[in-house]
Amino acid sequence: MNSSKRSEQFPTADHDHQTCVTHALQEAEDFCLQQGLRLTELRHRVLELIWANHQPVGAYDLLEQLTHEGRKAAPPTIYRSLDFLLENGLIHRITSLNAYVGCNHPGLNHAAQFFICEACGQAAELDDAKIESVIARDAKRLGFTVEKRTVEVAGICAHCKLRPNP
Amino acid sequence: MNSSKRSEQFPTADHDHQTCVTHALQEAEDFCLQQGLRLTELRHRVLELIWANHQPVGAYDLLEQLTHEGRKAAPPTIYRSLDFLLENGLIHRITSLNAYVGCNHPGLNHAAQFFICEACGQAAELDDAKIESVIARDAKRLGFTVEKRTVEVAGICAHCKLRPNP
DNA sequence: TGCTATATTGTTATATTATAACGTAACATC
DNA sequence: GATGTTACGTTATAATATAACAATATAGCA
Ligand SMILES: [Zn+2]
Ligand SMILES: [Zn+2]
Ligand SMILES: [Zn+2]
Ligand SMILES: [Zn+2]
Repeated sequence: MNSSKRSEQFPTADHDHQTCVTHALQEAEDFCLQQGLRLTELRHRVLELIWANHQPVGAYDLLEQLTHEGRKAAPPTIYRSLDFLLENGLIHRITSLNAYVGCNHPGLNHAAQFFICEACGQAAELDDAKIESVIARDAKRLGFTVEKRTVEVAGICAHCKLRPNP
Repeated sequence: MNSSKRSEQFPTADHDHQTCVTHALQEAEDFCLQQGLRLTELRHRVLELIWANHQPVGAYDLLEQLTHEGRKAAPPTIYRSLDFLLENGLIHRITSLNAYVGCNHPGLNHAAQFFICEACGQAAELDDAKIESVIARDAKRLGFTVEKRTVEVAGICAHCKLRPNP
């Protein structure tokens, strides 16, 4: 399985789920070590849960998963970890879903675009330079300084078009 | 003042605010008459408030403005009107702000992009066909059927770059 | 006109997402 | 080990949005 290729499309139902998670966690550990960031046990576990869900997942869903495994956790517990992971580019927030998803290219300070399937809940992360350049051109015309981009496309993925009820 | 031109950029501080509102309301009334839609007094007033605010405004802000003018209103009051206005393309929802703004091209079923100033709160609505076509191309490559697009760019507008404290 | 179906609004309660405030524990550095 | 800093625990609350049902207004028709 080619992970970097997979990241540019919707995952198939038969792909090796656990390998994705393991790989992402390993990348995060390496990245944090390199950057001198403290990927504490809690942050590590939250990131692992996000990847294990394997699709955008809400903060309170994560919170419930934490408490179900015996950990004392309240909303700030989860939001602090999410903030850390967001700030350091290990996850993305999907604004239109109020949900969080693992980043496929951690470390790079990149602008991502998301294609979100309304049937199966999966999201594909793209990094299309063309979209960026068109936005940059519009911004230039407006005299606008870009800080943050949100590009989220909702619809139906190829797998779900074939399979009416995923 | 050329309204259709204004809509493609950030409004200047000295433009005729009231004319914007009046014009937008007139357009909405015409549109609803044409379409057989009931722009009730409440819906009309909510749309007027949105335009009068002249920048993306939250549901509870609108609710407070309604109650301050003596009307009995609860959250559903405002959300129902917002739903009506959204469904019929008279306003847009800015996902990244949880806020609502008048549409500059009501009637057209168009995909809008928003450039949002983090300093003054103003938002410019664009309808850039290039962005649409790039998204469409990506979608085609993914085999993805697009239902809804969210393109929101946050940053600093040209006016605020000149004037540090608006 | 009055009757009836439908659409709209009122009202109360609650769900969902996120943050404030403050105390405690862990960690790092000296 | 003392001290400053970072992370976490805990309680309360803010901000956004919807569910459910009752009352009212409107539209279309008898
Ligand atoms: Zn990413
Ligand atoms: Zn799908
Ligand atoms: Zn519009
Ligand atoms: Zn501005």
